[in-house]
Amino acid sequence: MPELPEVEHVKRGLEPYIIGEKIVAVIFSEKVHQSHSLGKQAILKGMSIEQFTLLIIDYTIKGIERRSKYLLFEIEKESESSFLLSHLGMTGAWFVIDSLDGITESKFRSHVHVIFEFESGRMLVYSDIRRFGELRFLNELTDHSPLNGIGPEPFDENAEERFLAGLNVPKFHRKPIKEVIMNHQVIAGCGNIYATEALFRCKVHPKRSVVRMSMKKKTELFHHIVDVLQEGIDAGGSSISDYRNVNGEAGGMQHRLRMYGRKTCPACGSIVKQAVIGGRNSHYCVKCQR
DNA sequence: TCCGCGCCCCGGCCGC
DNA sequence: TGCGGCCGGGGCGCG
Repeated sequence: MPELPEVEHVKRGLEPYIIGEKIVAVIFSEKVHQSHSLGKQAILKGMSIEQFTLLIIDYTIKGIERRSKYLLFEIEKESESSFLLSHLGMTGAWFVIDSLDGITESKFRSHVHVIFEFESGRMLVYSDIRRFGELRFLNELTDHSPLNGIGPEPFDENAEERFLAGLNVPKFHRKPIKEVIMNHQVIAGCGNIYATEALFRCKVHPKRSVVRMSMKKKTELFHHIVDVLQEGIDAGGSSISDYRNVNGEAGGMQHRLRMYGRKTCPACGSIVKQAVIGGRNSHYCVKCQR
């Protein structure tokens, strides 16, 4: 599942291959066409396939950024710049290849849904097994409200201060800490896996309410979140489920997770407890996390 | 107006 | 080996 480290890795992987490439055509899969003809919007959101297909031609990719779990392709045509927003959902993956045979794993090759053809002959390909991902053309980033409320990026200079201020918002006071740190308004990009790990490392029970945490503990937690996200980036992301980088490779972080998906606690050997917190399946050790 | 809940989108994969 | 049911990020509708 792509969270911040995985999306950051995709961004870094794509960057050297796509900057300066000009889009000459785009092709959507039969499944995307079917979905749109039924009045749904699988993958391509906010406009029709026909509209997008005409609009995107002749745009040149100028850059790529990550914001929380969103990828933002900066594109330009006739000195007018726009954006292509991508969210990987649970199983989205981008590839830059010369032919579809370049996608070596059949489960990704058989779920290719968008192909951008470049003037150079290369292709930028989006594959998404479960089609939970999102692709959206934006004239301005402010046009898309989910982007506007995103909290601090964990590696921003003022992130700690803003994170602590976020926890201080009254509506969060009585909520379980896990639910709050997974809220992108409080901190960007921390999903179920990394929230679980940060709380385990910080020895904090995921159901602990925010008001029952000391300032010291909140600060400590912030640093654990940053550290575990950084470790995820360094390890190339975690390939729980279907994450793959631009070269089709799995990451290594799944082997470094100490609590997510575990049956026993690596610190004390207790049986790991599972519970739904804020609507998400959660793992924790009742002995180590208080 | 805000909140919480259930539902929906999907296909891989688990367990019977 | 076959098949029904579960899982999950995030948006949406409803009460």
